[in-house]
Amino acid sequence: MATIRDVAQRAGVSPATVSRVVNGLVGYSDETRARVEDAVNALNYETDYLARGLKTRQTSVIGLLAPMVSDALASQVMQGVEAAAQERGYAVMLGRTGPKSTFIAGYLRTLRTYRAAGVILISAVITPGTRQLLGPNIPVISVAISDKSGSPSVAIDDEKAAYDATRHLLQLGHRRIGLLTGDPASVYVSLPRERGYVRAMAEANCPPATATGSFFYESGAAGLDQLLAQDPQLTAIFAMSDEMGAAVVNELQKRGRRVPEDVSVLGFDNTSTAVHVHPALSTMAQPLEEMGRMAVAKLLRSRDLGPKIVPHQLIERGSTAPPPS
Amino acid sequence: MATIRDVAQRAGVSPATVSRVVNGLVGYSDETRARVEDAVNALNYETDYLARGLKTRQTSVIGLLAPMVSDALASQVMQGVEAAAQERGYAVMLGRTGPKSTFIAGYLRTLRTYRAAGVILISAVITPGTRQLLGPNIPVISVAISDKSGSPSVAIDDEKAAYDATRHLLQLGHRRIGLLTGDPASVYVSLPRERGYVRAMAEANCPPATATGSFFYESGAAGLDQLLAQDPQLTAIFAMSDEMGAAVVNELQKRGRRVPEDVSVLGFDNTSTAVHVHPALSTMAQPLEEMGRMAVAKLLRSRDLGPKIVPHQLIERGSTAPPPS
DNA sequence: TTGTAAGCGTTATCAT
DNA sequence: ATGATAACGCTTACAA
Repeated sequence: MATIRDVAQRAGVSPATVSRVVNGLVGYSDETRARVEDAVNALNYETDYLARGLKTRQTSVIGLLAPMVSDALASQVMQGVEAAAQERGYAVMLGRTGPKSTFIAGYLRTLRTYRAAGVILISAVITPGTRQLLGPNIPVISVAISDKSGSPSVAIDDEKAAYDATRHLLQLGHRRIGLLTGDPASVYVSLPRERGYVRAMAEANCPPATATGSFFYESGAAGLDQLLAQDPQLTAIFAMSDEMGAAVVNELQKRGRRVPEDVSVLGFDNTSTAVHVHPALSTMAQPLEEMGRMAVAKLLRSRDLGPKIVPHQLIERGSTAPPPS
Repeated sequence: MATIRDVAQRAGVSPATVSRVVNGLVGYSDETRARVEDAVNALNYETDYLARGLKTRQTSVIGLLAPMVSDALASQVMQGVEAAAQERGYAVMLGRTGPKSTFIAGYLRTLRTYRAAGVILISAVITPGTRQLLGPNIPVISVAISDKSGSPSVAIDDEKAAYDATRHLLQLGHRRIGLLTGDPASVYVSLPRERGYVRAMAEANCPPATATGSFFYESGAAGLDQLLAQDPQLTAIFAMSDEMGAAVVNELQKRGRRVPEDVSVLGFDNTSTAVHVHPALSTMAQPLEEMGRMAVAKLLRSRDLGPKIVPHQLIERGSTAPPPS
């Protein structure tokens, strides 16, 4: 592998000049530039990122921490992050934030010693510990979680989104609407959404009915049971994830209830899972891929701090309709 | 951030000695080691990976190239890769191999200048170009694709898996079995599977019926149409991906055919999609996460070259049954 | 416009 | 068992 010195020698200039040309700085004649470029091509020279990073104390690496690597929501955000990073010439270093926060500590340390340009947290909040581990020079941003602390973030307004979703069902004519929540440990997502639902129901003078889920498909069937036990006449179910929504659709049909003729089901997120059931799930969409893209843009624009709220949007597909009369 | 010199000074030894104890080499007394460790803790010293990499010409980074970042199959392999890498102290750099192979070229170059320890290709084959871009010192391995060139890889035997899957349907009593293929451009996956299906059908003296899909959900409905046009009496459909299998299940039910009473559906891969439909898909499973783990183990064991075939396994769920009598 | 030289933080070689 | 020293390949004052 050719080094900057090899190029310099071949072009008959100093390494400093080669560096200037390669990095597009000023201070050389056109003729010199041409000679350098020729040498670069001839030798197939490529900047050594390690050496550059060591000197400049910064690399073009973005750290990306996702809750589980295989998770429909995280995958779509990752897609956006990866695309935006690639466009800007950044590489993405992937880590997962398991239930154990020790994992994330280790990853953050690695990212710091690699002098990452910044880190993106999917569905995780920026804690003082996170900030400390990263040191003062590496910016962090969280995506898809409404952290009210004022840290940099890109997310929808979860309370409002759930409120709007519930209103949609209400406007369709439903009055007996059950809510299937996500993991209650998810304080920054599940709770605000629940508040939005409760508010909309209260405004419409409808009694709320709530069951506790986990966001995962597996929790859908039991959640439906809980809900039906509270009110067997429910005409609509609002699930806080498409996975749970899909489970409810399947389970309902298994029990001989038609969707949406007998009961409507509304999901959340608009992941690919929403279209993998029949009827396809109506859902409260988050622009996940776009959120991933925005996160890298915001992260790299060092003066763009604070939270960014992106619009949610209700997508109607086949799983919602007016209630039976 | 404390450097190795700071630690050396505080412990009253030379940087070389600190390096030795930090890296667990030999050549220091117990007493020295204790002093160094104290200093390391006191100063919160952490090795600078950039500097180390520059010197040793190797970093603990594994490159991971996936076809699309959000793709159920790739996600599960990634999960395994990430976990195994983390356990061994490696970081994972993520890239995507779009339809444009220019993407992959850029990524490979980046990986080389970061002096990656190796790279893993998901669902992509190792071409001479790949090898050349990476240089002689970085090993590559491909996962989930049966490249017959003898390059390092971890995959199932696709021909045999499809043969076994078809045999399973045959043994259930089906004779009119349609095949929904993946993208025919996928020479190393779709073709061998098709051969396996054809062989099993021929052995059983059953006429084959084939439709061309794309592996994606969206191609399932049209594929079903094609198949039914060829033989309206099909009692089983074998789809080369769970996504297409799920689409077929949904579409069949939409048309008033029961699954599995009227027609059986068999998927492929055993991704999470398989359990997101009702009835849940029976499927020919690949141990995707395990394959990801094995890929990193094999990659890092530099003398472990060549292809590794892992076992496939048929998983029966609700979408397959004997044909109607 | 161009070159010289001093690091960045580590590891490896060679002494002692 | 330990230390001095020279790289690794680059960028960046500072000179010229």
